Amino acid sequence: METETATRWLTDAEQCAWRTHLDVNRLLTHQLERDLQPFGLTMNDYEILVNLSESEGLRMRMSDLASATLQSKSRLSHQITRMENADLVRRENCESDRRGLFAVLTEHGLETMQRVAPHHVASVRRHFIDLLPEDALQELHKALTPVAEHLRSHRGKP
Amino acid sequence: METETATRWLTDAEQCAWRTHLDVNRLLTHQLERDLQPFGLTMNDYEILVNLSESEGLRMRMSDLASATLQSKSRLSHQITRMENADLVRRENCESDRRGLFAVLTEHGLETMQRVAPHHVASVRRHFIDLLPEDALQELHKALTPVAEHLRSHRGKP
DNA sequence: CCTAAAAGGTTGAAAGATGAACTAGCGAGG
DNA sequence: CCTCGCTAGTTCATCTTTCAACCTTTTAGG
Repeated sequence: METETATRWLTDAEQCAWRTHLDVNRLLTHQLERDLQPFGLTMNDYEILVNLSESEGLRMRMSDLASATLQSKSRLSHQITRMENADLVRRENCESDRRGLFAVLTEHGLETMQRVAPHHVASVRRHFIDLLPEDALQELHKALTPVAEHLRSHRGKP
Repeated sequence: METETATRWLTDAEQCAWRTHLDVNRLLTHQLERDLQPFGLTMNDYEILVNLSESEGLRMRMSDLASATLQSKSRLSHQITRMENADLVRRENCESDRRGLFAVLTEHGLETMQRVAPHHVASVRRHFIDLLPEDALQELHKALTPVAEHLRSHRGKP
């Protein structure tokens, strides 16, 4: 009688795939960050701008924004404070729930977003999308969707 | 005559694939980090242990380790200092080049590595590998390899 | 109603990451 | 055999992330 089950190590193929996946992520993140730097934005900033710009009234509740961007409330709070200092965003009270706050895109935030977006998209294409054959992207998406769901359902707090 | 080329925005399909990819990465990283936490290790720690344990003499030059793990020299230096305090690793001088240092796996580092590895592998399987159909993983790998190469060649310092 | 628990956010301190400036050793050209 | 530039690594200051403690408002129960 065994007290522990034998470990199912990764096969060579699995190992390669896994490491490549990890590497692509790190490298890609770095690269996108670099490409955004001349505009004085980080990926975090950008992602928040995108989320707000796609929302009605260019505003979102802090909590919703936190879970949309998969960050902790604390982290988001600091993040928004920084962006507030950069005049990209402003906080506004919520009438219907006096605990709540909205993060609202400022004029300058919107302009920044619109100015930067084309460059960022180009960057995403250059370093990722356009490097994949049309169908590979579809496959990727199909394969990754269940993983995302699994992880989403499975997670405690970010 | 146009002064700027029209932006090639992402199609819906591209957008979905891209966002899923981003999400999987973030969620997956979080999850793996969480699963490693009970053992007092971070993914960074773990990755370094792996690299060292696979090297001859259980040692690597700082620079090589830095580029193997895609970190800056500065970051690695701090990282190794922390791991040194945790007695996972020790620094050792290089005879042939007196500027150089080796990071060397300690006894305790090796034990830790061996004890934790099965759990980490299980975690990677549970949250990623085993969620993908056999061939999807191959596809993923084939698709991502050129991306990794592109990014590697393309990059300045981490 | 009144109270207790939960939800929405913020804050502060400690840990980690980043980038530039710095030290020391190597090595190639004059 | 100098010296000037390069490589290896560390350090310091600054910014970001994390975690736990903390308010305040809302909601649910009795």
